[in-house]
Amino acid sequence: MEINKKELVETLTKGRNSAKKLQNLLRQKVKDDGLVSVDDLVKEISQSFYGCLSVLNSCNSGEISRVPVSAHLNSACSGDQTPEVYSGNTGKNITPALAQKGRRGCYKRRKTIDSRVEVSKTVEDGYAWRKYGQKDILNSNSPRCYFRCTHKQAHGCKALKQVQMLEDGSNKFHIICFGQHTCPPPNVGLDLDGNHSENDNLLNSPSTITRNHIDPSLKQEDLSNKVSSPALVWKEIFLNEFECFKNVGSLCDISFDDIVFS
DNA sequence: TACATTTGACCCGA
DNA sequence: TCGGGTCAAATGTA
Repeated sequence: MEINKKELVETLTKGRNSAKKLQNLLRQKVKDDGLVSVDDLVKEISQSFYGCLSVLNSCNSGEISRVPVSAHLNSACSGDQTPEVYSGNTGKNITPALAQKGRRGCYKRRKTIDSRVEVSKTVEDGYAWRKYGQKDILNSNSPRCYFRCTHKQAHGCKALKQVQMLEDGSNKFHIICFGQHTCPPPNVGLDLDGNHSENDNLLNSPSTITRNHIDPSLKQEDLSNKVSSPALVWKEIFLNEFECFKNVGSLCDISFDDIVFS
C-alpha cells in the first residue's frame, strides 16, 4: 500500500500542537475570544488523529492493530455517530415486577462497525470511566470489563469502552471504544512540554481506568508501574498512538522524532 | 452522603 | 439455545 507518510506526520504534528494550544487555553482560563475557541481546537485535534487513522484505514493491509470503523474525517467530530444503544421497547410483555422495577438488559446489540479497536499496554486514556459490568467470556481466562463515561449523566456523554486483557502474555489490553465523547476533553493539567502541572487531575481521578479494574490481582504490581508524572502520561499516550501507526508495515521507517513538537 | 464497584438477573441476537 | 451486553440492587469506599 502507498501511504503519504509526510501527510501523516504533518497531521499528527498538527494535532499535537493543537492539543498544546488547547492546554494553554484551558489552563489560563481564557474565554472564547473569537480568535480560536476551545471547541474548534478539540475538533481540530480529533480531526487530526482521525485523519491519520482514516489514511491508514483506507490502505488497510489487514495487519492494522487499530481500526477506526466508520470513522472518516468529516464525521469523526460530529458527535452524532454514537450508536443507538437502548431500544427500550420491544413490544414484548413484561412481568409486573419488572414493570415496577423498570426493564433490565433491554438494548440493541452494538454493531462492531461503530467501534474502534485497539491493543494497548495501558488502559488509561485520560477520560474518567465508570465500570458498569464485567463478564466472563467463553474460552477466555480474562473477564471483559464494561465502562461508560463518568459524565454520562452530567454531559450526556455516550462513550463506552470494553477492556479485556490479552492472553498472549504480552500484558496488553484489547480495548473496544464505542461512540464519541461529548463531555469536556480529558485532563487539561497535562503539561505537553514535560513540566509538572498544577492541576494534575488525571492521575488523581478516582474514575480513571487502571489495571486494577481489569484484574485486581495486579494491584501491587501496578503500584510500581504507575506513571509518575503527567508529562509521562502524555508521552505514554502519544507513544501508544505512534506504536499503532508503526504497526503498519510501510510506516516502520518513521521514527517518533519525525513528529516535530513545537 | 455521594459516588464507584460488584454481581446476579435480564434480554437480545447470532 | 446460549454467549454476551446492560441494568440495577447491594455493597464498598472516601
